[in-house]
Amino acid sequence: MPGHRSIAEAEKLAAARLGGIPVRHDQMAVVANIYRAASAVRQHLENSVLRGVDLTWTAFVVLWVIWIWGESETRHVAEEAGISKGTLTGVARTLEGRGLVQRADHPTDGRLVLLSLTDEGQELMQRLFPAFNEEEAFVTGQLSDADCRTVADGLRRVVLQVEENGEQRRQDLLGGAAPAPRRSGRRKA
Amino acid sequence: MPGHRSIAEAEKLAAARLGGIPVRHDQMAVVANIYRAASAVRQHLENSVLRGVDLTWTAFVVLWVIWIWGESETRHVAEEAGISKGTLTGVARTLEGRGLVQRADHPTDGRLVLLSLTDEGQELMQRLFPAFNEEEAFVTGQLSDADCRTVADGLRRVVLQVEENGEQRRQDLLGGAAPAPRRSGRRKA
DNA sequence: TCAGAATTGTTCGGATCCAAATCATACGGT
DNA sequence: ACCGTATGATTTGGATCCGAACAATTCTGA
Repeated sequence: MPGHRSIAEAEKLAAARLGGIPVRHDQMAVVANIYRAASAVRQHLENSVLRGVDLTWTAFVVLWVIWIWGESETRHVAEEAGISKGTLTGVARTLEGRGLVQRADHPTDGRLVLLSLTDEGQELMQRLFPAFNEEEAFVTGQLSDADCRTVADGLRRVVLQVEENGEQRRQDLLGGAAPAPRRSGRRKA
Repeated sequence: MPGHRSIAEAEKLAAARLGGIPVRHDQMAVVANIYRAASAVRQHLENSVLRGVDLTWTAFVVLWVIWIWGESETRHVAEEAGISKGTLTGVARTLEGRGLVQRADHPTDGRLVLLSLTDEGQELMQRLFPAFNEEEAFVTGQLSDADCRTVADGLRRVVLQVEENGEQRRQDLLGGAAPAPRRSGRRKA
């Protein structure tokens, strides 16, 4: 099982292949390992605690957000869960069909939809979260509490950087030009 | 765009909701931020350098792996790219159709398929990687080189923990019972 | 030698996922 | 009241994505 073992070598190969163009090695390693860790953690949790209750990672995250924050507008749930509004519509539909989530109209604003957990959803999360948190502790088992805080803080700064300066950065890169539309996706009727 | 701002609060809410059951806060924060950072980074890169050349994140990673390692067996590419074999088949088909990747039979083992970049694929990566690396530097812009090494090292330990002990851990959790099959997926004919 | 076990890539069912288009409602100014 | 704009959620097209089933090939041992 290669992968992580070969990052240093991969960087050298990349540098050689670029013929002397400088490479930001440390920054590249952060991005590579963020994604590698995210995949590993997600896979482990899906195949341990989530599989048994037939929940995908995304479905669990959505449940978790609603569980923690209580009845919420869908746009906030999508934001917190890190998925698009359109994706949330589908996931919420699935969860609603399984009796874990219910939707309700906003009392004053007819555009909004509120999501909340059903009793069954509440019970599921109460039972599931401790097991989930246990595995979070497992995957970080090689890190001390202080290490965890350091890593989490570093990651938080990455998230902040993208959220606060990403939009500006993208505009600068594209030079004001409209971003190329996705090749896939809906077309005008 | 809340999210990161509320993690501490979310943890308190979670603890309250669990009614005194201890929560591993630091570990929870690491997992939450790993995933948040992965989403943010992926989104930024897709919407900056990748969109213009009509590549998804996964397609780029696959190209990168083949570019760095040269002609490779598909199983190794899937492993390095962090996707399943089945997914790679589809992605490789897409990239082959766009003339960026070519496949070849293994000279001695008829089961294997080798993937390599076409000339066009080579040129694309040569042009694309510097821009990609530039954005890797941007998203980590709030971290010093030393910070980057620290964070990358911590993440590497998470990956290692899952890779080296994850399988055993899952078996222990399930108590030897066969893992529940996915609800979705192919059925016996 | 040759039948069963192992390994590899592909097919396939079902669910996600994004972003553009679209539909629906609320709000602004006149 | 009315109309244009802003802001919601949903629909839709295309591409992923996983993992089980499957087909093809190689390996193993008696």
